[in-house]
Amino acid sequence: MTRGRRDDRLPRVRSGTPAPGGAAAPGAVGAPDAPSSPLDPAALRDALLDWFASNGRSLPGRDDRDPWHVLVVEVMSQQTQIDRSLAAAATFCAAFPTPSALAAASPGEVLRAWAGLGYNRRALALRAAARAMVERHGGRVPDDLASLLALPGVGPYTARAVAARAFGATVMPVDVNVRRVLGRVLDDPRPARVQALGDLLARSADGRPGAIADALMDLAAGTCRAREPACTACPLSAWCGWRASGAAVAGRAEQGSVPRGSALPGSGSRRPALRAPGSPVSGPAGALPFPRTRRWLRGQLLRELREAPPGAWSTVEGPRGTHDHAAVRETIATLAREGFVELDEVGRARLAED
DNA sequence: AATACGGGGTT
DNA sequence: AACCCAGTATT
Repeated sequence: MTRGRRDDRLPRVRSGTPAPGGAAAPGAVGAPDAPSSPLDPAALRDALLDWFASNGRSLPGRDDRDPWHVLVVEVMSQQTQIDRSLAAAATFCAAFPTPSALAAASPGEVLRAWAGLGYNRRALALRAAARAMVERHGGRVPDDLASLLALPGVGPYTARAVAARAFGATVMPVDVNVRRVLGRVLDDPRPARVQALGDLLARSADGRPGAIADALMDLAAGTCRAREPACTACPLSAWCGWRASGAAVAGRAEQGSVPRGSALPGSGSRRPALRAPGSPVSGPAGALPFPRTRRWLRGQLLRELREAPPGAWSTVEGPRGTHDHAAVRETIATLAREGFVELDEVGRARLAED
């Protein structure tokens, strides 16, 4: 791994944190450690939706509630910016308007439609999910969490996103944004806590849990940013335990109280690299330059095969960049094993046709 | 708990 | 050039 470094994990913080409902006494004037408002879900929801009405981003396609469209957007948006996902999903769904249409397509066709999005295994997983929906759900996107979770490529986030956005289920899709905002409100990033508050908000959402999710995500994108959050502009500041704790103002203060890698710290959370100044970027213990990684090679080979005429066999001979012939053949074999590629008798390759 | 998995956009 | 991104599956 050389590129995506530092997915911020959420190590346990301290053990004794207040429950959501009891975070603070109403109007706790003399308590600098407590939010100035108790954590009433309905009040928090109203603040969120009011803010969203005038400050939410306008993202074409976001309000589409069609289950298939929602599923495609959510799978694409895994580790991919939402505006790009929405645009790509529109094109993709024009080519594959239903789960059945995608289920009937070859891996190669799907991979070509996926071009530019990265994480290509998501494309194969989505196709596999489409096949499962044809097989088990009459060609429809299932509407319950358990069935959604059973689909390939659908995890805790995506399952809840589809359930909430397409079917109005009162569950919160917790992504990096929701985790940050609600983790700060609670001053506690533990996933179970964040999920519980999220679900509480979803249940108070009066049939539109997706709107709450959108509000939280837009808030995270522009105001409750990872670094230097604009707390003075935040509709939730009255409820925010993290801000009340002083961490937001103190910035890098209390480094010891904030877990390494936590998504919670705001300004001042940047840490200098451990690497000594002047030492090579890729020392013995350092990351490889990206073009030297297997990841890069996979991307190159997949791009070559995607750009070849559909159905045509390609002779794939090394080297590619710093990767020798053996590495190239090994990677092609891996891609074949994983279902991206098929090989003929003489070792030529093409994107899989079935 | 760690690691693999992409590619494009932003700063 | 580093950092970020509506995560998931596998080890």
